Amino acid sequence: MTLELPTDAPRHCGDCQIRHRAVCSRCNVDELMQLDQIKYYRSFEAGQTVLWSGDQMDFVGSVVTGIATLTQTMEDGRTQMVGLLLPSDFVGRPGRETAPYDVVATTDIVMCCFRKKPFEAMMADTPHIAQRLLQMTLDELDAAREWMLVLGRKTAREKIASLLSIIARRDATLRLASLEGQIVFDLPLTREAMADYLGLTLETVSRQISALKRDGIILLEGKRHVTIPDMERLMNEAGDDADGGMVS
Amino acid sequence: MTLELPTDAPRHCGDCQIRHRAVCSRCNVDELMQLDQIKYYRSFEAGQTVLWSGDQMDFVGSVVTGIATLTQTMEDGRTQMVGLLLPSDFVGRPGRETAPYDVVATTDIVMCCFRKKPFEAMMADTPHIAQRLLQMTLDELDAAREWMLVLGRKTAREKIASLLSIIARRDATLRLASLEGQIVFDLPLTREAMADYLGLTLETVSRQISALKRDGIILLEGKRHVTIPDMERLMNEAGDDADGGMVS
DNA sequence: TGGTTCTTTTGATCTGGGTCAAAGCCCGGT
DNA sequence: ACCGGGCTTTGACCCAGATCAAAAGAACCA
Repeated sequence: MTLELPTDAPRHCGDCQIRHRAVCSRCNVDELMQLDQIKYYRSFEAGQTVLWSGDQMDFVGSVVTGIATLTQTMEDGRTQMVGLLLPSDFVGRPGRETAPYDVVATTDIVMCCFRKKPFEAMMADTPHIAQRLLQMTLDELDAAREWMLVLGRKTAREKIASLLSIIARRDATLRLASLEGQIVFDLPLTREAMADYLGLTLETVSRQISALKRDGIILLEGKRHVTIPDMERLMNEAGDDADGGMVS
Repeated sequence: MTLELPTDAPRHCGDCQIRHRAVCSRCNVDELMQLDQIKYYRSFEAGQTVLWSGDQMDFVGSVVTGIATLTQTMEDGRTQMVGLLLPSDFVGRPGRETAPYDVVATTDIVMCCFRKKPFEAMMADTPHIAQRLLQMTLDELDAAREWMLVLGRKTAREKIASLLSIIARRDATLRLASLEGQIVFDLPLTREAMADYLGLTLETVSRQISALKRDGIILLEGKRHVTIPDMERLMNEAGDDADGGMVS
């Protein structure tokens, strides 16, 4: 399961093609890599579980290619996705021994891992990396809180619209084109994964996507290929009218 | 609005009576306080808004006494609580200029604040504080993710039971007694606030509390004073059977 | 090329929780 | 003691989304 990255795989830093969202700006991960022999790559197939809830978590790492999800599951099988990992996103919980949720590969993925002990020690030595990690974690916390509003208060249609605009906005690596406001991308998730993300059933997801298509908010080719002709209109459907928020 | 803390108020650190959950173990906030004239206290009345979404956020701080909530609101008035701040919890978003949500005092509160700029600069100088802050943020992230499972997948009854056990478990400062497994506390939230927490309506909250009372899961005196005769049973109702999680 | 399995769509029906409405309850003020 | 305004409870009704069921695509393999 631990293996060397094929030489033609995208490099993580420096002259890499991967967008780095957080840890790796200009480029802290490079520093990590200089330090060590503690870095290694792991790859997983689509559907494979990287980490079970409760597992020993002896590494931290970031996603190089592909998409993974964090999910929590109840004994009766109800599951809720609690995080979505795109390339450059971070996995791991410094300061906790076991994983609090499952990490599952949604597509084939490659992760760049670091053994945990050295990582944490090093964090003390290199405060700017700790700061950057803090930054990233705060971003994730903000995202989680937005998500909570979606889960707690939005209708099914608004939830779908929210998810689509999140993917369209955030996931630049998946975006294929963006001509005169049109946004085109392939959905990285099955209907079931979308349902797990949004706290819905897959049937409801399917119905609402059909409805958005019928109403011309989105265009679909096949099941996954999405075109958004008018981002404004989609965001309207999502219920978050672009409103900076004034002091009243 | 900025004022000196009355001299008989609980001290923040050292010989203080306040439980410190994160930043302040042995006791980093003391170091902050040594540095400066940048510390000051603010107090707010119950119901008062500390910070509006979109406001300039020129300070960070922790709650000394009382309870505050973080809430997000949609234009049509739907609101979702996204965080609950108990004494020692942290407010503020290093690295972001404006607040992403409202901070509202639920009870009268006193906050210990630090002007933001010096705080951030100092964080670079004192990496162990940055680490601790990271720790705390990661804890909050975990809590947010648990909360997402509650919001997305639990029934109204399970949601209420979850909230009650969270309060019972987490909030030691509110706990009045814990005799032979019995837990007694006063609810720090109105029915409406509970509804905002759980993504329900206040009517449903009321109904479910009545139902739990009828079924003997909880005892109520007045509207706020709760006794939990059997914590096991409550956690059962919450749907999270204490299950460490084994590798399968 | 046909079978097998997984994903997605669509339909029919049911139900948990929302909505609307009306009382109680409690506390504080006069 | 009375009144007024927040909370809270309870009831009646309704609907968005869950559940159950079936069939249509798509992908994969033999």
